[in-house]
Amino acid sequence: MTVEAISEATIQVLLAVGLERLTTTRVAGRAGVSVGTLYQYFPNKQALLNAVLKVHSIKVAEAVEHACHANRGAAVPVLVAAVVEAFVNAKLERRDVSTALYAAASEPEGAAVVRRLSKRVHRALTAALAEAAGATLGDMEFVALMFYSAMAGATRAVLEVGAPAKMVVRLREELLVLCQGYAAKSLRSS
Amino acid sequence: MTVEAISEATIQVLLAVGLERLTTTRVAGRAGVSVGTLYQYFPNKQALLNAVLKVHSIKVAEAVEHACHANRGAAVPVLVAAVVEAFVNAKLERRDVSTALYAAASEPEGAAVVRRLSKRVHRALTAALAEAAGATLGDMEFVALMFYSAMAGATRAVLEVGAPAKMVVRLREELLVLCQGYAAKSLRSS
Amino acid sequence: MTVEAISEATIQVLLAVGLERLTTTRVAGRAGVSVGTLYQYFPNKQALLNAVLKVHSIKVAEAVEHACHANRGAAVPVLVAAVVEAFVNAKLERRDVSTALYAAASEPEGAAVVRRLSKRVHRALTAALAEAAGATLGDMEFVALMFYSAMAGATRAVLEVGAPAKMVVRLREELLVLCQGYAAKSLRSS
Amino acid sequence: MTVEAISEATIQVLLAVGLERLTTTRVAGRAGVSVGTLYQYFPNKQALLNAVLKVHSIKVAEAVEHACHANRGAAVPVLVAAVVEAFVNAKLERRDVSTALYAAASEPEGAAVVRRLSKRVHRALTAALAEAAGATLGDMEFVALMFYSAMAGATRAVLEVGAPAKMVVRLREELLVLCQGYAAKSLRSS
DNA sequence: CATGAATGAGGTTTCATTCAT
DNA sequence: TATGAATGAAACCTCATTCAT
Repeated sequence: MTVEAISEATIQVLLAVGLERLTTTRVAGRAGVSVGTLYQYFPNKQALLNAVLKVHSIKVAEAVEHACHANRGAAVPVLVAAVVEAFVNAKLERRDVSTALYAAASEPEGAAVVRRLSKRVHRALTAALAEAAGATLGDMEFVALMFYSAMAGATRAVLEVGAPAKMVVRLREELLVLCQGYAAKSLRSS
Repeated sequence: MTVEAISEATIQVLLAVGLERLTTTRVAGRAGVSVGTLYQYFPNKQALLNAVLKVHSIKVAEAVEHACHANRGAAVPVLVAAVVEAFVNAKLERRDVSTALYAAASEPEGAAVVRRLSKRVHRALTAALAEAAGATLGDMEFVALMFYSAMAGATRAVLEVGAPAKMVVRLREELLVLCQGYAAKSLRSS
Repeated sequence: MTVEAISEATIQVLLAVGLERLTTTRVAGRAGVSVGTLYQYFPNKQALLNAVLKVHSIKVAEAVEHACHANRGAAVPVLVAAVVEAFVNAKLERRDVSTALYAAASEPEGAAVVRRLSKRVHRALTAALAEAAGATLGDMEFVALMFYSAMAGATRAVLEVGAPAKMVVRLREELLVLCQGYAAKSLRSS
Repeated sequence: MTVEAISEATIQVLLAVGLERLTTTRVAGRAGVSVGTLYQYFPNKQALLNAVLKVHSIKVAEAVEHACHANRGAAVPVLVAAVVEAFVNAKLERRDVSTALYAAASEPEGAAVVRRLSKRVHRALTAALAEAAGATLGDMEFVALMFYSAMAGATRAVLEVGAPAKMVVRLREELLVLCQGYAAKSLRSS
């Protein structure tokens, strides 16, 4: 419960003042506890950021993994649609969190957390593409990387621009066009 | 000349120890000058980082702008190919610089610098797409954003993963597939 | 019983991590109780250390006092031998405790505890020397101080060096030579 | 020069408030500089204490070593007298420093510093005793240890008691009696 | 112009102690 | 009586920035 409050406060502070000016005192204050309490649950500042980032990353990773599992053997466009849908939903469910954490993910340790979770997504995606109906064999690994990073990159750009709700609707549509188009072309030609 | 040495040192330090542990003294040391000298050329640390980031971002922006200008009125796939080529070349010319600066770009001020330059690219891209042969009218702005951010996102993912040279060759090819496919579909259907 | 466990834990922690890193929580943990319980038996950390130190110092003081009393009127060499024997036995009975407490004795309050007990020893020793058979009168106080502190100093040096059992046997013998020699010479000449 | 001021301030603070309450800020303040300056010359608090302790210990060690060298081949009582004289002089030259540093020497790192220097003294003393005129062979190492630690222990006791000048005069005399007596007896009987 | 010692605000972290359960 | 989460003062240490030389 206290942990939850501190995690939430971390997001709030991240959004309010940015990573550079996030201090443990500030986070504790916003969470309504003392610094000491914060340190009873997180060994240090870095660990706090990593934990928050990890929770979020896991949610996204699991959403995508679930979409992959649920669409094993489906046609490529169906799979791609499901993944895009799952990814965008996971990212948008708490748009503030997603936006705030881009900063935390840019530091070495944070990047490592993201990398670890990305690997999971990557594996799931590679496997799913390989088993999809109508997919010729190819360098599935690289295709999956391109697919995922293009999707993530475009989403990030839209979120960071502070796009209005309307734009977010278009994001889904365009992401579908982008990813389905790529998957179709790439899996045919390799 | 001194400015150049300091800028270069900034990149080196960024790569060696990361943004969090980059200090003005360390940068000055690596550049072979004293801190005092650094402060004679840059008013503060932030300005130093911004300057370095700006120089790099301008190079990328100008490369893309130039590709747009040089292909005014060309067919969409031709334009897209030129832009992808220009972007990847600009990013890879100094791969270390590109990689190092992702961190600097994640702070508020750095993000602002990037945003400003991205706007330029965005405008050029939007205009070029609008004038391209065979392009139906549509929400060119959004298409340009998706196109650019997917391309940048995928490139970033490949660079940050520390990809081998071989992978980088594939990046170009796949980026072409990705972007041309998207442009074709998106501009037809809108 | 709980007090005993906590006292013992204090020694263990002192030996394991040193005074600087001894914390009440750690002591409580090692004792198998909670911090709260510790504070029910000792008003604060200082008091805990003082108490442990005091118990040990009293043991040593009483051993020496007892040797003095038991040898009232004996010849000086006999008295000295008894005191040395008593002192070394008391210190070695729990060598770990003796070693651990040197640190606690170096802080102001700990030093005061030791000083107080040393006074007792000092008084007993001075009196015993004055009443010993064959002792000319002299500055018994100072002689007692030299005697005791040389003995204690040498013992400390041997203990802190982590000496092997063999060395400890020699300690007794040499201490006897040292102290008897000093007493003989000093009490004759003064 | 600044280093000197900081070292001196360390002694002062040690004497004024004790090791436990010695803080880097307090030391810097007393030295008339800012904390930052202190940290420009000493990497951390521990290093500061170690450095001060080391300087003092080296002085004492060198004094004793010098006495040993200057009396190679002399008779045992002469050697012993020279060593006692040198040791007491070195310790008393700055009585405040000697007294203050007992605390610093009780922490693990400080103890290590002292141990290292004590080894030097110990070696010099062992060698000198072995070469002294009229010394039968024996366990010189252990004799040297007893000699040195009894001398150091008694001196410490006198200093810590805050003895008046008069007492200090007696210290020299009694130390001579103590050490010469021990050396004579011990080297004859082994 | 260059230097680098000095500054000191401010951040991270620890830990003795309390008190509601 | 026992517990242990919460507290927050205070310690250590860093580093952007200045300025006398």
